[in-house]
Amino acid sequence: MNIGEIARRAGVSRSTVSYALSGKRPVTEETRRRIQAVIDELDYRPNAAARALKEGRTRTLGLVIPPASLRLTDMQLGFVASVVEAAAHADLDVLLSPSGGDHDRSFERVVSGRRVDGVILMEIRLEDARVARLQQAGLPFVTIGHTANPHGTCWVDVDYATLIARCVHHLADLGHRDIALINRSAELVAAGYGPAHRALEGFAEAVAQRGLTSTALTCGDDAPAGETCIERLREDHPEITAAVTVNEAALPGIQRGLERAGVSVPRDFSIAGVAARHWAEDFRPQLTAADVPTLEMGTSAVDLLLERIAAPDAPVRHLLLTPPISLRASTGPVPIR
Amino acid sequence: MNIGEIARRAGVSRSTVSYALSGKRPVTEETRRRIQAVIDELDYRPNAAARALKEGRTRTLGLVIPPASLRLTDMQLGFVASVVEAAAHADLDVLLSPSGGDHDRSFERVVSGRRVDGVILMEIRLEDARVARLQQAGLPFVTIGHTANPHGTCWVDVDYATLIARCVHHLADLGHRDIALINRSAELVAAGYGPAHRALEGFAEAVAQRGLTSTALTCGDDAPAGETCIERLREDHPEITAAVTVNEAALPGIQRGLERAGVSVPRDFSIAGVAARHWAEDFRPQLTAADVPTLEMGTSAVDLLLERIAAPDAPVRHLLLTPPISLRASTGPVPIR
DNA sequence: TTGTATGCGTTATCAT
DNA sequence: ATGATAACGCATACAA
Repeated sequence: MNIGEIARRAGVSRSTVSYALSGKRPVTEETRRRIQAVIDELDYRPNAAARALKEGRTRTLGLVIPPASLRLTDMQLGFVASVVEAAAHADLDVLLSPSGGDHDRSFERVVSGRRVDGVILMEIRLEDARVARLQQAGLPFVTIGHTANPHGTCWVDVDYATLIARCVHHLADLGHRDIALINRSAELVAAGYGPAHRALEGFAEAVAQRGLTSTALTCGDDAPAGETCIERLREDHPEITAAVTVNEAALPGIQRGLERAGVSVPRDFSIAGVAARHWAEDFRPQLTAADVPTLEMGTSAVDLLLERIAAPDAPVRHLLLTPPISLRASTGPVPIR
Repeated sequence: MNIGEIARRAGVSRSTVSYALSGKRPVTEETRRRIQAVIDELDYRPNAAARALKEGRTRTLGLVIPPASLRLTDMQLGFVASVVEAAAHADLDVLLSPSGGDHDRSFERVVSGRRVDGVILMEIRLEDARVARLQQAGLPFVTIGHTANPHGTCWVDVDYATLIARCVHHLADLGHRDIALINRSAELVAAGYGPAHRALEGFAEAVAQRGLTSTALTCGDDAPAGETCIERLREDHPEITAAVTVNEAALPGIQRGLERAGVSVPRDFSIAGVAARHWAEDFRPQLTAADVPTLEMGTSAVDLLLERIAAPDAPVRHLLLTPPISLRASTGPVPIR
């Protein structure tokens, strides 16, 4: 079914049908109704490809996700969900591109086939080839997370450094003097994954400020790794009385490891961190943590992207969020020796 | 950048460029190289919209997911990941459509705007308006899960009835005579969600066959609901010594509830079910369960869909998977009273 | 082996 | 207020 057929049946020209639909020029109520009747009857919808070709825009956003074979974390999933939601709200569709390596077919299709009006990139590395590629292609984009040199790009991120620092200060205030950081996986750190590096920065700075002794560990992004990590921590650093973490996926394992070691939280050991609310609330006892506002971040990313598409030459904007730390039940005064 | 510009710079006609790219007719090696040089230099890629308009296909698949605001379950996420992966492997892009209600804008855009060559539908209800809509629109589609009347549609599903029945038989073999089913949420049951209904069927049939006494409970799809459910179960039915479940998201809560009640698994209580491997292995002790093969299902769904797109009039095909039950550590002989 | 011409379905410009 | 027509970028039937 195409617009010509509608026009024929309604006894008008194609342009009249087009204008009746868009309202961009006045159409007699009478003919408008006749056209609408035909459209309803035949269930006509403009062909998206033809419209995209003519208008030069696709009404579609690209969302670049980590390679699908890797299990997405809850946080990543939260971004996907909120981006899709926000896009749907603006009557935009979302094209998914699983892209990991630097020269990815799907990514290239999206970028250079002009299949989308703009792109949202997540899981940004400090040095990220995809960012460079998008800049070169001149395609509007917004990143969730930011690169080492963030001034030229449009992004939204959580201030991991500040949040982890706040957690450290909170624990120091409670009297803890020996604190561990349970970071993301060694692979992510090696790959220059921003949140892992910034968490470490914030940790180091706060620890130095307060004159604490500390140790920083990497930990795989899953429950078994969390359990192992706690075992190692208890063994190698028995003096440690508190930990901060940005590794939400390890939390169930951390909990299990502490339970198995007979460590009571927060009586014997305190823990705080940054995690999606879901993970924090499922922790036992519930985790004192800054809740990553995935919904707000995804929504903001779409908003920023739409602005950028509308005005590609406007100065870039950033959004660095510092959500409050929700005081729950996993932190308490340092145990008396 | 368009094909005409490439042709101009290479000193050939547009069709020659097109044929050089598609290989659908011979092109002298010399001119082919000259064209390729220009293409490489300008980083040209055919415009997807123009190609879609001309060819009548978009090289894009639609994936209809539950409304993004609801948190996707691990299993749903597994489907999304494997579908995206399989599609990427076939050089196809995936357009996401979050669709819950019956008249959804995003869904309608995808279906009637011809934005995709075919659709994969998940979270199927026994009666599903979206299935009817797709049939009416004549758009090829495959469902993950199947409706009450599955003969006219192409689908891939797990045989929940058989799997749950097998779990019941396994427990009966171990001497259990009083068994509970922990089903999905009451809302899903009320909405006619297939897996919930088929689990109940299989449960009822096996229980009847073995002459067991039983009770069937619904339980919200999250940890707290699982905990509550176990409390209720222990209180109302203290005689129950085993449970089967299809509610993976409730597993952490079920585990916590059993621990809090001082119930040792499998010494005092056995539990088995159907769950993504991840959930089964994170359960303590590890859960005896049929592992839902999300990867295989997503891949198969894409395969079926591609077949269907290639031959829309071929007879429909189904895939009803019955993965083996992995014997882990959560089931044991009935406790002696 | 290569070039020319046409049409895919829309929207926008120009003319009426 | 409406109609005719061009143009978007590509693929292909047809011509040379």
